[in-house]
Amino acid sequence: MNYSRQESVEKAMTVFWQKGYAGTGMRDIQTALDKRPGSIYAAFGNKEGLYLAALEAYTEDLAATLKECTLADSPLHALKSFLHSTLGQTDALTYKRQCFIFKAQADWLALPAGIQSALRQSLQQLRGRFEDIVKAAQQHGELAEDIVPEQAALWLQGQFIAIRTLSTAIENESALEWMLDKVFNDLGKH
Amino acid sequence: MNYSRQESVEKAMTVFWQKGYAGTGMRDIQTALDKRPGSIYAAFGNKEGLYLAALEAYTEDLAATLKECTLADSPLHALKSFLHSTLGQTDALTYKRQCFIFKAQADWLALPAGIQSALRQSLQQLRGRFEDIVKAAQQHGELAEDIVPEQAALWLQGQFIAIRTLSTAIENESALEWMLDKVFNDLGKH
DNA sequence: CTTTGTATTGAACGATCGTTCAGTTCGGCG
DNA sequence: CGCCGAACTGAACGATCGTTCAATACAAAG
Repeated sequence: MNYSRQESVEKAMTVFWQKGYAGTGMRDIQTALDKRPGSIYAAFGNKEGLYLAALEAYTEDLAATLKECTLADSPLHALKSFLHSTLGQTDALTYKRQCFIFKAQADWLALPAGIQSALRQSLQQLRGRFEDIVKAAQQHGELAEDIVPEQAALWLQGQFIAIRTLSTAIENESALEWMLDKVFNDLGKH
Repeated sequence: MNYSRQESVEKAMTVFWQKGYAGTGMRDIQTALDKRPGSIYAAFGNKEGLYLAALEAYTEDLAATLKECTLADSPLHALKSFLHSTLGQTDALTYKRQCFIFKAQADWLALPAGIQSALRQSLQQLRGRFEDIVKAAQQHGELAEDIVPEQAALWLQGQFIAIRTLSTAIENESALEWMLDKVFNDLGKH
């Protein structure tokens, strides 16, 4: 039951991730979950409820991954290799290159109000995790102390968007590697 | 006729820009253009045709703006102030902060094949205009000669995505200004 | 005024949308 | 076994989707 719920949420997340909120039909989801409408509505209320569950799961996952970076010996190196790993998704998994949340934000005005505020909340939460990584890097001497963690976190979030978005449209992998290096070079500069 | 066509394309672009391809219904467009379905389908064939017309218009507009930057006394300064101006859109115009093309790319897998290839083409074309700006900046001595224009253009395109996307989710304007400054500081660094 | 070709209208089509609900299945407890 | 509550089924609902087309309006030419 509860396990099955988590499994359902993950499958739904996959579909929403690929086709967006508006682009995803409940019948796509019924197929993906191999469940009939009644079951899904009994468990999640409606399409919005299911999407919110998927968004929460995604945010938790990503936040946990970023938290791991904070605890690593080299926080910045861990962050870099995580970002690098997202670019490696190929073929049927290329949809994972782009961030689920920013993908959603593209349809901003067409989304239910409940989803809009949930998206803002997720973004804020994840920015907090970036901030933790910056602070951890400073404590490990990887980053100068005069870097403002709040600014650096926002900037890092932006670089994630940039690289992950570009990676869906650019086939030149070495150019992306170069950008990745540049990000972690530029981070400590003024 | 032809003027009215251009006007129609612009209005359609506004709607697509706000609500995305899947999120926009033909009835939204009929309302925005104050035209009945028959007229629209006679002029553009179908929803995809209308979207392609809007995409083309957007690309042409943006390419022209970037071309102006190339011709300016200070290409980089011109580019910076253009990017700055896009962030200034408020209230009902906030949808303009995000790039029309990358907004579309979010729904990538849900889009008709014709739109997918048109999007790739637009991105490539605009990257070419960024490259022109970099080269012009080098000729004006604003940028070191050892910067590889192709790499710098891709990187600039990424920074545009980052800042414009963040600006739709961040209310802190001074933080965005700071990021904008950082972009043009980092551009020439290695 | 009539004719001709083009632009526009708006009702209507089948398909698909999100959602509902009466009926069925199923696991666990007495 | 008999019973209960929870989970699931699948047909069906009204609304909306993209699209079509016969009918109408209109501008220019004869």
